[in-house]
Amino acid sequence: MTETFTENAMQQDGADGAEGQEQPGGSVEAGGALYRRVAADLREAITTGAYGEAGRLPAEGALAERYGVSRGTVRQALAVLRADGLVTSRRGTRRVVLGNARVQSFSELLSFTHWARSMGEEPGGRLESLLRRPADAAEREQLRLDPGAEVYVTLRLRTLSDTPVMVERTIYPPHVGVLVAQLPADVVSHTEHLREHGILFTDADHTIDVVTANGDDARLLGCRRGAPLLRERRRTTDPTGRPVEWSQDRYLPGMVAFSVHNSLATSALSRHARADD
Amino acid sequence: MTETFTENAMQQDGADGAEGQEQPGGSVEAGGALYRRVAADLREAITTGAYGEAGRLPAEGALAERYGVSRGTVRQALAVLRADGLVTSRRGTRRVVLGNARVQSFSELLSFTHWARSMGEEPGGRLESLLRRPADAAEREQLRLDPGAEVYVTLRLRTLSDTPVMVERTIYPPHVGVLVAQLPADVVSHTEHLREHGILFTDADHTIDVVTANGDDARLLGCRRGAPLLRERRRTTDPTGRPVEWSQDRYLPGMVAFSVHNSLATSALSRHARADD
DNA sequence: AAGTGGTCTAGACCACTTA
DNA sequence: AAGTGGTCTAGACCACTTC
Repeated sequence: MTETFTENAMQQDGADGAEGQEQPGGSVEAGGALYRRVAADLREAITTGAYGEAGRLPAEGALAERYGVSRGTVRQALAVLRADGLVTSRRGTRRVVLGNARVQSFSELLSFTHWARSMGEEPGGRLESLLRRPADAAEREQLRLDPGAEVYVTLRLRTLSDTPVMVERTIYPPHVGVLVAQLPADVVSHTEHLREHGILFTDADHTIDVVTANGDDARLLGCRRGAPLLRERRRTTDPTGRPVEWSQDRYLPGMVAFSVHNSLATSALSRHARADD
Repeated sequence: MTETFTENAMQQDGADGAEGQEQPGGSVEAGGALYRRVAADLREAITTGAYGEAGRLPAEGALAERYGVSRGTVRQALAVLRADGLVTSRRGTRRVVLGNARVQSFSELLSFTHWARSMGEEPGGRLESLLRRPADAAEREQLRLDPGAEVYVTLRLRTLSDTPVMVERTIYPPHVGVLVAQLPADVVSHTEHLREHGILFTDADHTIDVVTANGDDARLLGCRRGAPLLRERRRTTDPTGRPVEWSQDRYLPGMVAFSVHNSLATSALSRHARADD
């Protein structure tokens, strides 16, 4: 194994038709693109320890020959692994295995339900309130709405195996909100339901800090008012760049942690002063 | 402007010699590489609003012609901006401006001193303790040390304009620790000093969660014992993949927030259950 | 001196969006 | 049907690391 692809011929790739919608980068690791299949194969080899703890990868040229692809395609595959923090890359020497990546797809990150299930936990949720009201200035800016536009506001409690974990407040723009408002109250995953209705999530900006529980938080999570909570705020946009949600999740301490990989080449993380509210 | 480069001829790039060490991706945005200069120019144009709030960028081919480079180079430049969350990218339509990126270099993120100065604040620090002792199992694994190896442990208070902000506990492997131990106690930036001694930081894994202040934290930060703190743990490696520090920063609430951009194409962020200690 | 990754080019075809 | 970004190829030269 890892000498060639486990199940694919790779040379001929004409017949690619019967694949459903196949979100690129979605749940299935082995995307249709050649470089994604190479990346998936290399990831498998690395995480199973085929190159050792801090071992060196074969040269790009050698990998190109092994997989029967051009060097450019190999480099595209390796760029994926580098961004995930799996391997280093520097001029002059072969790539070195950095660590065993935390594989977590974009959709797992946005959907509490999807994330919970990927861990083998049973996700639950209860819609506490849903209302429609005029957007304030901050909401109009975040969701890029015109003055006078309305937003849909939801408050939901999220549980893992019936244990309260997080309170989620989400602001939806009208075109998304109307879909949310139609949902039965017992639908577990809003995100997945929206996707079925053509609302796609492709980009998100996250901000993480600490806040204290207000009355609602305390009541729902079963903590004291004023108790510390880990907060993740997130603005998500669709493929056209249009904002589709502005959400604020508040986790009980000790239930979750957020991880980021970062390098000279790719730095998506930043630290800000004075968390504005 | 933005039609061609502001100060560079771009076609001839033979003489590139008198540039110092020039860390790639370091403080200077316009790196020596062609695609970095294109990226810097496009970033400038986007953040100054040349393409509007949610405007569309020119086609890749048009940009290639404008800058006098190949389409591949333009795509390399655009990949940088996409990773920063500045623009979208989907097949079939032109790229769309997503937002005004939070530009923060890798070195600003790792160095409290560098970060503070980039905000115009006056960073301060006080070394509370420095000791050498045998590494425990967790430390050996994180820093990839052999059994019996020793580590250097520092405890430092960090201030902005003399206001306590953060307590930093760092574990250094021997080859870095000996350098830290030689430093005068009043050196402001360990990170910058280490860089001058040939210790380079190129990759980091960050984990963010909430903890409660212990006795030392409370005394140094002036908060109550048990008060919530925002914690960032970080393992940093050098270009060869060797760990150079394992650090744990604890911030007073409200002083900082961490931000990450994320997309279907590039996802460096993940959420974990049960923050292990 | 040899090997390796970083950068750049030129051209090709395809999948998708929009009109 | 036209335009656009996504993917892939083949080849070239360079900067850097290692021996």
